[in-house]
Parts: sequence; structure tokens; C-alpha cells
Amino acid sequence: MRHKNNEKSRKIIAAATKIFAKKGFYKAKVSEIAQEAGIADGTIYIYFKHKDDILIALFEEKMREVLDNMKKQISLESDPFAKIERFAYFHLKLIEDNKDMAEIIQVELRQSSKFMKNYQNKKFAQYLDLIGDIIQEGKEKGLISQDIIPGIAKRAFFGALDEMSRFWVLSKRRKYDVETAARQISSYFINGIKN
Amino acid sequence: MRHKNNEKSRKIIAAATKIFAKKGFYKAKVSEIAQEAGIADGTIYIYFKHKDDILIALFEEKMREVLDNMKKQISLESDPFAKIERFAYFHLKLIEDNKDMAEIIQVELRQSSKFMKNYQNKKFAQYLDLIGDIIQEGKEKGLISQDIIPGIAKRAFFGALDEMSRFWVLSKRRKYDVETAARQISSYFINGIKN
DNA sequence: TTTTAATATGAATAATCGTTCATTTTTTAA
DNA sequence: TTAAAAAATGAACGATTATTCATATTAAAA
Repeated sequence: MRHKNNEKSRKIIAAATKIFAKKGFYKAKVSEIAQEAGIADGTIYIYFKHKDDILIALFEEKMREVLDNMKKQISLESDPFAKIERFAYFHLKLIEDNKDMAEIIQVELRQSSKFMKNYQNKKFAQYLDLIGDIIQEGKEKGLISQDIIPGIAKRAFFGALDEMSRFWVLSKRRKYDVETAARQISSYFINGIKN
Repeated sequence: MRHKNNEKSRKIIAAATKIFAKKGFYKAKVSEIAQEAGIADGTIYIYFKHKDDILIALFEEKMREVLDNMKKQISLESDPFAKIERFAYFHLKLIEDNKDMAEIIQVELRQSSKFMKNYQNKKFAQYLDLIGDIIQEGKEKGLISQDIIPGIAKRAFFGALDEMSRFWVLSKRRKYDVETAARQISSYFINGIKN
């Protein structure tokens, strides 16, 4: 039954999210994931061909969620600067609400190019492009300086948010709240690029 | 003889830099590092107790270099904004000139908290604080808005540069040159935080 | 030169874990 | 209800690889 299979896949991914976040991909044992999911070791291999595939499926599922959610959020605003501010807030909010996912994306996504030679993270590129598109729109509306290179600016903005996330994810306590961090970071950026 | 030992340690670290960058920590075999260094597998264990220790020593050595170099660069400027610009340029230049090191710091440093429970990267914190101190100085001189929170701003700026590095390190070709990227990123930031 | 100490070697060890598959259990179809 | 198919199990396998250590080599001291 198609429905049940998806259910079990998701159960495995949910378990893997927890275990990968806690131990990292390499130190996470397949048997631990199985135990967390409440199934036998071998069952995992009915749904995933290799351990790697669990991580890839995890990326795909989470990134799809994140991307869809952010698209919706952005569409609620019409002003490019308001979009940027909203992006910052919801990005950081997402991190706060999904620590395990955030930790995996922070840590494992970066090394994914090493152990999965051919895996191209298209969803991540699309996520970055959400910012790129806002900047492009702002330039066209004359709100953002023509000197700004969207390919650099989108990375600078994402990187600023991402480093903040890293700090939260890897340290135990949150020193700044989401609202403050989002407001600060988006205001540096908006003031920095506006015409 | 002290001198010779240090020499061999460095030879091992140099070899490890190459291998870790190419394969990542977990996929790098100790025997490969030994081969790259032109020594026997066992010899590595005279200089390092565990594989982990090679990576830690590597971090320490590289970060010390990076930190020393950047301190010198910053001290050449007196104006906080000029310091920021110089920081951006030399950070990106360093990445460009030391691809292997950059790749390791990008990828392995992030997961270091996972496999080395007790390793605190003090040098990295100091590196971030170089930016924090510049911002503090700028605030005191009235050049930077009092609303700016150095603990957030330093991460935002570093993150912007770091994301650019990530792009360079993980993609094959460099799309933007160092000068352009440094100028863009530091100008967003400076305009964003100035009074 | 001879003795002693320090270094280096690399084959052997031992532990780890991803993956398989013969068997059992559950579900579906007849 | 019974037969066939699908899904699940988990013990066993086998490949990998960090680390050790008995032996050999080189350097230092006597």
C-alpha cells in the first residue's frame, strides 16, 4: 500500500533526523536509527538502499518544506524590504523551531559534497534565489542601488543569517532572541544596499 | 631532537591538510596521510595519539596563522571602516590562497563539535572578536550607530564572508573575484551600520 | 668502535557496522 | 478459509581501518 510505505519512510527520516543531529552522520549507526524508529535494522533497507540515501531523502524532505514555507511568507509582502525582513525573521524562527533539522543542515549539508559526489542540492540553490529575486525586484523598482550584485548580495545576506543560526545550533543557550537578531541583520542589509 | 620532531609533525599536518580537504575527515585514511607524508603508518602514532588529534593540531596551527596574519593587517589601518574593508579583503584572499585549509575549516570545523565533544575553538572566537572589537571602537568614536549589537553584527559580517567562501570552496570555478566580493560585502555592511 | 637510546617500520590485530538474506509474520486476493 | 505475495525481522557476514607492537634502523653517547 503506497500510503503505508510513505508513512514508514517518514518515520525512518524522523528517527534519522534525531540521531544525525545528535551524533552526526558518520557516528550515527543504522541500528540506532532503526531502534529510534521502532523497527528492525533490516527494515530500513527495504525503504533505503544505503545509509547515504536516508540523509539525501532527509535533505529533500526538509528543504522542500522550508522552501514552500518561505515562498508563502514572502508572497505576503509586496515591498522588497519588507520581504527581506520577513525572510530574516522566518529563517531564524525556523531554525529555532527545528533545532535538529537546523543542525543537520548546518553541519551535514556542508560535507555532503564530500561523501555524495553527485548530489546537487537544487532546493538550497532555489532558497538562495528567493533572496536573489527580491534584490533583483528592488533594483528594478529603483529601491536598491544598481551597483549591488545579486549573486553576491544574496549570499551575504543568507550567510549573515546562517552564521547566527550556527551560533544558536552549536551553543547551548540562545544569547539573542529571534526578533532582535532578525531585525538587526535585515536592517544592516537593507540600509547597506538601498538606494 | 625538538627541532626535527616539529618538522615531522608539520609534515604530517601538511599531508593531512591535503587528504582531509580532498576526502573529508571520516573518509581520509590514516594510511593515506602517512603515504602522502612519505612515512609509515605507525610513525604517525609517535606524533599523534589519535586520528582526531591530527585534525585538532591542524586547526590550531592554521587558525593561529590566520589570526596572527589578520591582526597584523588590521593594525595597518586606523579607521574602523577601513579595518572592516581590509578584513573582508584579506579573509577572502586567504581563502583563495589556501583552498585546502579553507575547505577543512568550512566543512570539518563545523562538525568538530560532534566528534570532539570537549574541543572549544578558542582561536575562532578570537577571530570573530577582531570584528567585534572594530565595531565597538566604531561605536565609541561615534561612527557606528549605538543600536548595533556587536555580538550580532560580528557574526553577520563574518557569515557574509564565510558564505562567499563556501561558494568558492565547494564550487569549481570562482564566479566573482576577491576584490569585487570584498568591496561589495564590506560596503553593504559599513553602510548598514554607520551612523 | 661499541653500547644505548630514540625513531621508524608495517604486518597483524581487533573492533566496528553497513548490509544481506533465510526465515517469520502480516496483509491481500482468491 | 486458504494460498500467494509483500513486508518485516535480526542474526550473521564480510569489509574496512584505526591502532598496536615486536622488530629493525638510525642517531647519540661512551
